[in-house]
Amino acid sequence: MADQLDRILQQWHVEKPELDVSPMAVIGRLSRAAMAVESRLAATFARHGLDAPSFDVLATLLRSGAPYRIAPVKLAREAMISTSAVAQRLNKLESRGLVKREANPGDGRGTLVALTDAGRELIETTLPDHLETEHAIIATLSVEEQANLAMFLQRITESSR
Amino acid sequence: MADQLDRILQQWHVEKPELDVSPMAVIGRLSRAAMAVESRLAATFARHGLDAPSFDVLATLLRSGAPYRIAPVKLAREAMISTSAVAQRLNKLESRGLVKREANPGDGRGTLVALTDAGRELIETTLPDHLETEHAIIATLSVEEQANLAMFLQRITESSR
DNA sequence: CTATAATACCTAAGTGCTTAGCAATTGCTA
DNA sequence: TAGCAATTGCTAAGCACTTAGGTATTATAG
Repeated sequence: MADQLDRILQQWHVEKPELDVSPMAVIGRLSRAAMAVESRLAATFARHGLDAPSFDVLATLLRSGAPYRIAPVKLAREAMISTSAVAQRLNKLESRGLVKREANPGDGRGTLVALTDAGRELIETTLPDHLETEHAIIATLSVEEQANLAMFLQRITESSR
Repeated sequence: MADQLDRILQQWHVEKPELDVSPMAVIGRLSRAAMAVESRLAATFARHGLDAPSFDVLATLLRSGAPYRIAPVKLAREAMISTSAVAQRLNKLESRGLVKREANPGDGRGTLVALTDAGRELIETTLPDHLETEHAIIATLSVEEQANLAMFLQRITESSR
């Protein structure tokens, strides 16, 4: 089952036989797998009128539990993006009425992002569909293989720092 | 070794105990691993005055072998991006003198992208450094684990279509 | 207590991607 | 062979991210 990566490795072998390009077999496939999964997930989000960044914010608020309020800076750390990117995500969500910015009683600098009823409803209905999509993607692996994959990815992440 | 994903899964378990969120353990870590690797690779590219998109084009030209000429539409298919994105990558590279656009003698519509001497030199010196970085990232896994990881990722990619 | 440093949040500008749409050429078909 | 469809490659506009930089508030050091 030769895939595109196999052909690329073969090309390198011909052109640069003295180089060890074996790391590309792993890292190239990592990048392609992430892209493929991302685009598959995007289709599910789109069916519910969402995109990945918006889903991410709403899901983070939901899993934080009642009263469904989080400081923007914490959203940035959770999503590993800049606080500026969070502000722009919130502008979009707030204009749709899915979240609301409130003053943070405990810190005059900050605000609290609150999930509105509409936002709560949307994420509650989107989430099961999203999980079904994710399940369909990884069902190609046994539970044990999934556990191994998760562990390998965790170690790769660690060693990339 | 609890990581961020473990904490996220725990939150879901508390807030939505009826949902099976186990797919997130794999797909969440896939996304994070790809991000971590990408940013590590970017540092190497930056040391050579490149970024990932530019490196990608130059490396594709190099591994295609002499005479180092490829049609833009083929670059798009290799990189899995739009032909529009290719045109923009080429604008940037051509303005730096790293590639050159030539008429395609076999097809009046198209052009051929040619690696210049400067482009050839730059990619030849960057590539070994890049491979060293990739090697350092995956050295945390045994050769057998790397093979398993690559296979798992290939299957995930397949089942995401 | 006051001055300075750190933090929180935002907008502005720049980057690279996407889709839409255009012009030119090539391929197919009736 | 004439005409329509597909292909190639480009720019324009929109999107989400980044860094830079500004303002306001809180924390800390002397």
